[in-house]
Amino acid sequence: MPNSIRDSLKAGGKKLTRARIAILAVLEQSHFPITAAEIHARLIKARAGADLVTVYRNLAMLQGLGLLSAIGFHEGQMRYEVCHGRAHHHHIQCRGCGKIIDLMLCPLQNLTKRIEEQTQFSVDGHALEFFGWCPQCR
Amino acid sequence: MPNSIRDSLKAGGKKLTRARIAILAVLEQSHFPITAAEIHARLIKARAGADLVTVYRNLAMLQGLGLLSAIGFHEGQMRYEVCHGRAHHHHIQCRGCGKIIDLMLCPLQNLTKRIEEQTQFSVDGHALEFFGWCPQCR
DNA sequence: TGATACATGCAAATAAGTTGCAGTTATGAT
DNA sequence: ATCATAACTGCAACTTATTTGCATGTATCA
Repeated sequence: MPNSIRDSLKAGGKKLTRARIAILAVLEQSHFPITAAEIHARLIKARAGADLVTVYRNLAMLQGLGLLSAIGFHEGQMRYEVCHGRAHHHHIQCRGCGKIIDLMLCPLQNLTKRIEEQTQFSVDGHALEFFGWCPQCR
Repeated sequence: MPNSIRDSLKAGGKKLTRARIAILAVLEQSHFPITAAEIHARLIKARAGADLVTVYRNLAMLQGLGLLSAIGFHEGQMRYEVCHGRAHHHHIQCRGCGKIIDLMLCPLQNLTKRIEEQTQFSVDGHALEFFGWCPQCR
């Protein structure tokens, strides 16, 4: 686990527990955003079994610290990804097989001011996902 | 109900039932995307009560015909909006009070080709929502 | 007006995520 | 080292969103 994550946890008064370390390891090893149930399954497979409730509680806490981001692909469940230490980016998901890949781009950086003028909101975040068909499913 | 919606239903072999007409009326009258439960509540208030299951079934069907779009704001439930006959647009939601307003813009129109080259996917849709604080909650 | 494919309501099931509580553990101070 | 304590975990039960099965009802077209 990167020291910066360790530091964020400590700064938040959080402990480095066995379950938490294993959950973070699963998240860090995944190449795409994963669900709570998937994390739970990988923990069991890695003989680091933690309760699914513990997974949910850690996901909420890590989001609160800004280490994790939650992404919704309209699948009826959320997916989670480590955002700390990574460049801001988005994703595309295949409508056939569900495969998700990173898109290292964001076309929204210059838009905030325009939206703030237009709406009087202060804008502090956005969610952007693309959908389509991968080469195998097309 | 616009004739074009009537026509789409007919073309899909769907019937113009009392419940369906009432559900579509609620959707057309809403100024922002609403949830299944909200639709159900408004139906009851309008003395056009239809079962919540019927609401869900109609929402799924209308999405299938492309008349409705589903939007997720990470609230644990979906919201629905008539898209047929309206300009493509996005939304911003207040993190304080949950208020949603339309953003009549889309910064993504020229991006599809670039993503397709980059990923080999064929892109056929996207979801984009903004978050922030409205003037009252700021 | 009658056949029938499509729709509905009700009850029950499923699935994601949350909460309460009693027992466990990491951590920092002694 | 060990101790006190706040944080953490597991389990069971719960809540909430959404789906499914099935028997009955109804819009539509011939």
